[in-house]
Amino acid sequence: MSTLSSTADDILACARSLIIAGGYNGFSYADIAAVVGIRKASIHHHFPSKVDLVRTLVQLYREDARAGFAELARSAADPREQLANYAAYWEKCIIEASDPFCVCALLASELPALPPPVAAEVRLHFETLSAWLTSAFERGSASGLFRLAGTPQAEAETFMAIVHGGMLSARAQDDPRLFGDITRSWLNRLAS
Amino acid sequence: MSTLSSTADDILACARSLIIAGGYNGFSYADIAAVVGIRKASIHHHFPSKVDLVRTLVQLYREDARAGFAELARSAADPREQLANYAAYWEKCIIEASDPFCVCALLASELPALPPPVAAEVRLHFETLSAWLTSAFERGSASGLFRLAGTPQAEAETFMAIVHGGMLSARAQDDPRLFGDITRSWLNRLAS
DNA sequence: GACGATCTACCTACCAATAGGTAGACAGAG
DNA sequence: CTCTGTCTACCTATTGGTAGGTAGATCGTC
Repeated sequence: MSTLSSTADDILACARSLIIAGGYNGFSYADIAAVVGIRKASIHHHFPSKVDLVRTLVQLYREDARAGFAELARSAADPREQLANYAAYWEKCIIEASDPFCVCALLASELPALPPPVAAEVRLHFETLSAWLTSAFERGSASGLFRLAGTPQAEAETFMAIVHGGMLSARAQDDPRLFGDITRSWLNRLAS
Repeated sequence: MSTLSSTADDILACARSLIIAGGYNGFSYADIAAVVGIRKASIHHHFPSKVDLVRTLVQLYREDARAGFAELARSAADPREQLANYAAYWEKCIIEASDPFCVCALLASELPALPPPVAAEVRLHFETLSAWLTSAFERGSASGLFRLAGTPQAEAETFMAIVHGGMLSARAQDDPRLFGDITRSWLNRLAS
């Protein structure tokens, strides 16, 4: 049970999809108002400023991501399978177009222009993601499952780049399948 | 020699660095006017609308890119070295912070919110890049230089994802070295 | 159970600043 | 004289944000 009213949830969900489409400066309170069916001013009741709104949005996103990592860890004993499940999760989001881009990846691309409170939150997501991926590669390496080309750290960074670059390619080339093709082919190479 | 006046060049250069920082909606004519030292209205003399400005910008970027690919093809006989030079070019741009992100990669991330004429131009860049990379992998594979995991097409897509994802990671983690680490480690795996 | 007090979520009606864009004057160069 | 590049001055729409008000739910207190 969330502590947020359903309207606040609606606003967040709407803002999220608008950010995924066009970034921080790609939407306005008026856009949200039109979709949610509320007046512009009412949004300020829930989120005093745009920075508040987006900071909250990213904080919740990070919470969900952390919960997702815990879920993935439970989803399989094999870290390779965990990574495959992670990629499969995004593949599904992209193919169904339900959530075709990582909010933080999109915001990160415009980091220099982001209000500092939002920028800080976005950077934290990358830390969390990098740490989780690194731990997965460490476990895979220690158990002899992976044939790593470098340190677990380096492999994690490579995989992260593949994932975010794959999202971009799928979008730019208007081919949702591309993401899965790219991530799967890379993960297949890991098998030792 | 360009057919554009030096002021037009200044405007384009300024717009470019502003786009690299914050995307299409991350800058205004007023921002450019302040930097170039000209009045807002004067920009409209050179570029009637913002769409004109950015479309022209991306067109010139694509020309430069195509010239760059030709240059890379001349830079080495070995396609692996050509790819390494391509990555090294971006590594330099990122470390020197002279041009720390690909304009088209940034614009592609906000593709759904881009004015259609700009969006079309951005997509064309991805086609060009994908085609050039594919040809490099084809040549490398045909000459027995590479040990490819998949088709040259697929390898090209993977490399492109690595490059764009690497740019994003370098930015998000505020670590310019990251880009080179990621791309180099992947290219090293190619050696057969 | 009735009373006012407070709180929540929304509203209308504003605001100053900024967005992209236009009209027309003017100075200098060919 | 004309053409290019710039200017001042202006326009309309939109931006994020505020002020003040209101209907209705919830509260403690008697």
